[in-house]
Amino acid sequence: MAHQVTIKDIAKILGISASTVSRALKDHPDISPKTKRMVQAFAQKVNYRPNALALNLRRSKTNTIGIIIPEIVHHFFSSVISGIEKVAYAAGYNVMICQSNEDYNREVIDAQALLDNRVDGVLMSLSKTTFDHDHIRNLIDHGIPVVFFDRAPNEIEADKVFIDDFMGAKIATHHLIATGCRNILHLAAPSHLLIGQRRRDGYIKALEENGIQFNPDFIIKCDTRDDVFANAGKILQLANQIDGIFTVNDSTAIATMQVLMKNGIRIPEHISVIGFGDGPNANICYPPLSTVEQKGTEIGKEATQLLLNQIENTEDIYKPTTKTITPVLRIRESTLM
Amino acid sequence: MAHQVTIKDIAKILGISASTVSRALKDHPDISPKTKRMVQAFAQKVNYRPNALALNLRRSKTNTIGIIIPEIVHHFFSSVISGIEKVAYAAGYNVMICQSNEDYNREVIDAQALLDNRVDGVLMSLSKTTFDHDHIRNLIDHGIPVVFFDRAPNEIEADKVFIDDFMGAKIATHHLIATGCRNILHLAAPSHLLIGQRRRDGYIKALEENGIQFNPDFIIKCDTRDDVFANAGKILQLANQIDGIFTVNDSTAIATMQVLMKNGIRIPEHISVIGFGDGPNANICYPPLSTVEQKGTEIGKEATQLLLNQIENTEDIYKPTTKTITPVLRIRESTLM
DNA sequence: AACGACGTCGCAAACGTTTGCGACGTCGTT
DNA sequence: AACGACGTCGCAAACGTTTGCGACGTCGTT
Repeated sequence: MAHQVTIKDIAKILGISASTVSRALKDHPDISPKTKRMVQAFAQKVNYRPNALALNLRRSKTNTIGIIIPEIVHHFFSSVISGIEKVAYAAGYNVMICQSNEDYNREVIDAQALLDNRVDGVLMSLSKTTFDHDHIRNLIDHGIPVVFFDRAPNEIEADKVFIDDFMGAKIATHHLIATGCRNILHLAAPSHLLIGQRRRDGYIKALEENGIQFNPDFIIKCDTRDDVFANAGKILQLANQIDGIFTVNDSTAIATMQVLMKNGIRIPEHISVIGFGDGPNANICYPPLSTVEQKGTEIGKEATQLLLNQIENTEDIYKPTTKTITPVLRIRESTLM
Repeated sequence: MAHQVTIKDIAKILGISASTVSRALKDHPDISPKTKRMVQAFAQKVNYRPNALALNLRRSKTNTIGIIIPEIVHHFFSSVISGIEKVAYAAGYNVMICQSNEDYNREVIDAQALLDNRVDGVLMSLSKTTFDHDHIRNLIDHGIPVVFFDRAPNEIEADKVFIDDFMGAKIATHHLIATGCRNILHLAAPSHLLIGQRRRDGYIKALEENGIQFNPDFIIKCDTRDDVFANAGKILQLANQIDGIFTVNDSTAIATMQVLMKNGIRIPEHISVIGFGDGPNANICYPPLSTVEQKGTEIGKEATQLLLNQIENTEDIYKPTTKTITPVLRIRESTLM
């Protein structure tokens, strides 16, 4: 119940003014060595700690960065957070995390909450249900830098960091083709998300480069475990026409393998499956999943670095950049040799 | 770049005092209906939002709760966060998350940061390397309520919420015995963690209740995937003496299964394996893992509810309670029928 | 006509800092 | 002896709110 000791308390006890205490604590040249020693010793003794609330108000800077993500319980996002946390912490920033639950309305409220709390910057990945971006413009208009990762809107000029989705999808598809697949199904994310669009484009590009005719029937919108079970009928119906599947993420791939295997289809002998993401599941599922590595932690670090640059570099007008992280193929046992 | 409009701004433009604006905005009876209408209409027009920083300082209340967890990239902890976030949000609180990375020193710094930022309360789960609790007492001494979940110190009086580790371990071990196992290895967490201790005790209790002699050689300290690989030799050496394994968590169980299977041991025919946790991995690994369900989200919700009670109930002295959530057996294919 | 009640507002202080500016004393120089 | 330079400190305002208290006007009552 001990109330935190303040500069005023110290001043009163020591019989000097608060300004002198404040200056003594930060080694200001105006203060005599004797006073400094006295103040610093006393402050240490009573374990003085500046009140961050007062500091925040005074400098209107909170040393806090806000994060808005679709959901925390998701390996990719939690590893992004981990990366963010690491570099933010090293730079003396705290993080405030909001979860949109893939809900646009919640995302709007979150953005407002972060603005109300005057975070110094925002790191975000769009929810699947947001098509309007006024809440983001609102942040930017109020001078709060925003950088996106993974899921970013086309229409907003801002720093963005992605894995190279196009390239990743391309090398995944290439790998399927190189191991003999010719009729490749793609389980895709909605195309209003850049990532859905780009991974689909990479898939198509790989087909083209190998002279394989693109078949529009071979793309199904299906990007969650539940989606797979909902679409199981459709997928099984295609099963005898295809020899490979490229999915937009790992959990879709794993659920697909489970559905196929339960119906007597052998992987990779009958159908090869490759995912995208490389979470820990890829090592744990059966068979171990070939996939594309999408380094969440690295993305988080890069995004935070970009944000800090913007926060600390207030002078000139900022020119948005897009960082792209090159993905790597992880070949395991769900594809042929 | 538009600076946020303040009460002072409104007062100046409308030609009235800031106090009147403040009161008009919160419908104070002292203010005339005409003035209220004018102020409220104007505030709405310019999208006035109170500055949370100033409010925080004024009431020395931040409507923020701090979280300290060992690591975010872990299904159990991220689902706890998800639960916390849910009830905190509903009650108008933000969350500030710190990751100790299982490092005591970092945990101390995190606690200090949360204190500096005057969070209204702290939810935490101890790192594996903390044996000293002064940083926690410091929080409590300064009037910040703390509630623990999952990993809590014995020596501190505070609200705590656990799954019933003892019971969970007991029913898991019972299940192994009921399906025919007699020589059961336990891969355990360090016993200075309550959870390690309790799960071990539950294991021993189950043996006792079934008249099975407890063999101290059948407990190995081994509670991560990496630990399993490090201890692979020791485990394989025991393999022909045992017919069941109960592990302190799922990832240990899964890694163990992989090590055993790679060495030609069949699961569950030769050795049954049961875990603790029931993350998504349990469904994804091969064979699907029998385990004990440890509802992270529910734990997070309960813990937050306890914390909010404490925060809002400042009147009388608080009597710490411990909530215990009953676990449920999830039988899948890594144990016999 | 005088007084009290009430409605409506503004002043000022406060939360805990920081910082520009001026005040005061001492000392050395001319 | 007088003046300037410099060292050392405190006052006051500011960040954006809230709130106790008092001020002022109007109206109704006796």
